[in-house]
Amino acid sequence: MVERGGSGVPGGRRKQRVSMADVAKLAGVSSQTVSRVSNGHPGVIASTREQVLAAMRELGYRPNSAARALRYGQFNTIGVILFSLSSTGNSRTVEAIATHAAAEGYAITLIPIDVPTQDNVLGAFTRMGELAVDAVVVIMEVHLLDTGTVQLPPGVHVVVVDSDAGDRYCVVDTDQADGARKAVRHLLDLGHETVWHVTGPESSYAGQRRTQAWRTELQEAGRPVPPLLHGDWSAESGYAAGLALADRPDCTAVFTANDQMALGVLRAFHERGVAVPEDISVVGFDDIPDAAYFVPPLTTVHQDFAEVGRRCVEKALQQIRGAGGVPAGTDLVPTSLVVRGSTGSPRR
Amino acid sequence: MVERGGSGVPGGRRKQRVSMADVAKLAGVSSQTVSRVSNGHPGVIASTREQVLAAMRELGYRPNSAARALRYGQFNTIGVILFSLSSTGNSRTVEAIATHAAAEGYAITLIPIDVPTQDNVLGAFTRMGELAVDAVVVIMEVHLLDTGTVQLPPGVHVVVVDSDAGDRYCVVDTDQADGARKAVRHLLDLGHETVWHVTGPESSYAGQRRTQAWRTELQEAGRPVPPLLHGDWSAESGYAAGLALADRPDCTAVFTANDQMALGVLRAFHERGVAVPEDISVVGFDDIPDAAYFVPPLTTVHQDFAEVGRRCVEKALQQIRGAGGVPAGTDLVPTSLVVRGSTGSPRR
DNA sequence: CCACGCGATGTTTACGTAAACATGGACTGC
DNA sequence: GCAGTCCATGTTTACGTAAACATCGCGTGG
Repeated sequence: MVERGGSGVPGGRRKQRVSMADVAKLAGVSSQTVSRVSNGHPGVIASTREQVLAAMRELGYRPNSAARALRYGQFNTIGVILFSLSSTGNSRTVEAIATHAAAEGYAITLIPIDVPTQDNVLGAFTRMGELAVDAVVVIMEVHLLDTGTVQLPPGVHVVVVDSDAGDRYCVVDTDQADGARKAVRHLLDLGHETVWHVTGPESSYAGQRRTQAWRTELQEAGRPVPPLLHGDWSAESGYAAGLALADRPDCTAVFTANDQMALGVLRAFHERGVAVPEDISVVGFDDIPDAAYFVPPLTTVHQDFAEVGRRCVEKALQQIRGAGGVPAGTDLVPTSLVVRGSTGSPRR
Repeated sequence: MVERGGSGVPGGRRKQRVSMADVAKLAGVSSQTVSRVSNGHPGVIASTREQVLAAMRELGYRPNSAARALRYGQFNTIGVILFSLSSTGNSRTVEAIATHAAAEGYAITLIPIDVPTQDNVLGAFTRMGELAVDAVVVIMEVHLLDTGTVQLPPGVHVVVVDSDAGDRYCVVDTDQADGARKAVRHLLDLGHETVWHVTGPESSYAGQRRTQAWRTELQEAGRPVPPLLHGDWSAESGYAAGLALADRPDCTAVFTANDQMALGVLRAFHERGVAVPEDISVVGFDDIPDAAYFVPPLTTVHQDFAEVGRRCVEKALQQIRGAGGVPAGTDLVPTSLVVRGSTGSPRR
């Protein structure tokens, strides 16, 4: 008796997974019929279908996606390139991308770049080029990419987050400028003469835009523009900035470029005996879940990361499914200001 | 004249990507030679190699990974199934997995499950079964999986995080019990009579083990075991627990099952005028980056998520590369206690 | 009553790659 | 000087799937 799979040894190594041919043999039909059953195509009589399904069950058949991808010319997968999942924004955006992609039958492949050197980015893209991916979402400033000879793989569709490349790529992003303006306006409306600002790292385009909008809003209101305090998104950098600000009697309001830095600022103020919001008001950016439980609860600009992720998937699928026209342009997701306990009118 | 790929129109739609055959034709060699050059095999003379490389460059050739996967029978991809990326632990673990996988030439595919119903989990696994994946890392309690007829796809290697399934699967996890014991011991050593506890959600095995270790440690020390306060990882639930604890004069020390809930507790205490650590000491779990900037800085149990991720990849690759022996068992990553400002001796 | 049509199923082929085998020319050793 | 060898390269084939085309049998209308 010949044992299926050539496994003369019972329970021996079966390196090969079961294929349609195996199922077909067991069910006594052709592999094409198995294919039809597997894909739910019509034109298979009920009894035959049952037979095939039984054979599939018995053998534990699962379609080979590599063969499928080869046959169809696509992978049903979207790649995501990013620096870090550590930041709240990135991980929430990725999660939303994954969720919406899954709903459309797409999986997502993550390509992290630990150190943002040109080489690593290039490497990731080269690798990505060979990757089983129909489209790529890039969560980072693309000027890191196209300074030199680096080219996005020509055949792959691209959506970019956190970038000003709207002229060349399809960009989705939070409306950073609008959010920052709302923060500044809120503080000015409360009666503050001006607003100090703790920035994000210079490498972040999102950070740059928040800073720029902060400056513009102050200038348009005819207010003095205080010197920048440079941060790097971390609570630690916020803490350092907070210590510096606590010593300035002329500071009554601070806008930090994210919530974590706001946390550091709050702690510095607390240590120095600066009361928030009585002495100084603080506004953050992001609205991380914890922000409502800072001491005091943080007034901040809410970002809709889920919506950003959703639109990324939407654009990616448009490009994949659409004939080929690349809809470059920037799609901005609105923000909202969440007023909590860290802001108030200046004591004067 | 027959036009290849119908590319009679310059710049027209080229749905087909360039294949080895295209490169071969342009370079005037066979496709096998192109293959050899592409894979860096020896036995190709320099001049020929140059010619092929030039043709590749000209056509923008990139290997088709689907065909490769089909040929080789593997995908060089590891799947990751999880509920949520929102929790610090998960996203950091995933990041570590992605980084280490990348270093080994593997990409990772993310399968999120938005709502942890049996159906969704089953669906994810069914889908995963068809997915182009050589191994799967499951970041969740597996009892959600194998209660019913749900079976992990037999051909796919599995590593589980956050589970007690060490008898059946290959499990990697933080040594939760040890961490919790360290937290409790630290507080007892400071002179506290006993330690209260705010739990994680009951669905979390990690949470269960922390709670269990907390109870064991108290019992072994012959201390009374206070009633549990139930949380769900969120700062909000910690806040609620904190309000309850603030009213208990017999409470001098709290161990919260994560840092976010500790944040909520701290805020509740601050609101109620309870001084930390003078009136009540607080210890968290995770050591999120922000913990050092809480008010006061949080004493907490540090988890090495990066190491967890690294070991997941290691185990997965062992299974993929190893003949087939499945090394079931639990691999625990040690924790360390980080003492900051939120703990001190009881005032008495 | 036969041809035609249609529905169910089988057969061929192509997707892109790379191992295995084949070829053919140059060089070596005796 | 000729057989043996080895090296560079070409040819064949298989991986698993599914579209396109082929076949076969049965029912029906003219």
